[in-house]
Amino acid sequence: MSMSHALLISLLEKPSSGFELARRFERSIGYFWHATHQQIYRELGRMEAAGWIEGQAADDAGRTRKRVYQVLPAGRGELARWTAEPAEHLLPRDAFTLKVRAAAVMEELDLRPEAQAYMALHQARLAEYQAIEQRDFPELEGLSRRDRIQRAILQRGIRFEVCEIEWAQTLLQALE
Amino acid sequence: MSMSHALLISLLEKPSSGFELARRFERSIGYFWHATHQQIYRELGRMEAAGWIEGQAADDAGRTRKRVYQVLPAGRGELARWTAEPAEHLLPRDAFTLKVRAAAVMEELDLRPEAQAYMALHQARLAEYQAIEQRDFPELEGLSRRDRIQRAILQRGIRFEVCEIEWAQTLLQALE
DNA sequence: TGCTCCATGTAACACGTTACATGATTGC
DNA sequence: GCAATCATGTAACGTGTTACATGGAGCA
Repeated sequence: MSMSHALLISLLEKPSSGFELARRFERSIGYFWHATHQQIYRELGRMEAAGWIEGQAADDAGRTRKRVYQVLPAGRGELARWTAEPAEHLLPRDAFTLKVRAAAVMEELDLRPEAQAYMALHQARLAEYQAIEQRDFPELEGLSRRDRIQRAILQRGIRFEVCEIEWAQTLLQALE
Repeated sequence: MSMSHALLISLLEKPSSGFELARRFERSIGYFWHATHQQIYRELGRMEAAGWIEGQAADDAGRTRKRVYQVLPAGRGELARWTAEPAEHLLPRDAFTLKVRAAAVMEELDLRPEAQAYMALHQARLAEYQAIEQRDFPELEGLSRRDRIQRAILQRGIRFEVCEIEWAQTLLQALE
């Protein structure tokens, strides 16, 4: 599983506490990997036991239990190993397409309201991604390698939302 | 969970045994919902207990344990209920984008071989989908509602593979 | 004082994966 | 007779989800 690797990447970007990671998994990294705080704490415990990360009481901990984790060389090595490993590329499960297939086999179902909502959702996401692009990459020239890659990730989101919106229109026609 | 609904749809398309379902989940319906035979048998058992489906010894069972399941009215009702229910639309987890993000934060990683393989994979899938389209929908006129919807599902796959291929090219440029 | 947010955890359960077991049928 | 395939299942384990518990900090 890649939960641990998602956490290693987040911690390389910025050493953090479990709670801070949980918040980031609802935002940036959450765009392609989601996690609940329970999964995060469980995995942080395992990774610390494995020597991949190290946690220390945070500077601003006061009397709280707040601990900040950072990646150790073994964790960096594990991330490099995993990245080079050939992947499986299973198709993700998609409940909406399943519903469309249900509508194909059950004539009495009218999926048009759902399809409309689906299109609206992806239009909203597209707008969100485009706003991030404008904010983070106003200039296209002179980006560092890191920024070029970050921007490519964002472009993937944008491209896919456009696909979804166009497809939703095709679908709505088929549902008439 | 939608595992049970995926099975109901498959059984509406064609009453089947668990083994036949397992095979179909490696093909057609497997394009957007995968399952192992253990999940399938477990779920068939539950659905029969719930009165959604009914299993009977197959005509061609001989002395084997082969049982063919069909959907009961309660199962049809459940499928209709689920289809109309508002969905969550969580973003799917995507290990490859995670690897790209790892490459952004670890300069020493060269992800170009992986990115090349990724592009090749999606080119192969695109070819596969296009072959199915040619085979199943040679004529665009006069399709039934059911066929129009089936074709729309296929178009989604095609559209997405094109997206992936184009994106992989963007990514390869960013990785230079 | 009470409310909200920060921060970490336990417990129980559902879901998913892998390995293994069993036995009938089909074709060589 | 043997191997491959059809067909169904158990067991063990790991992952993911939900509910609940605990306590500090900041603020009105």
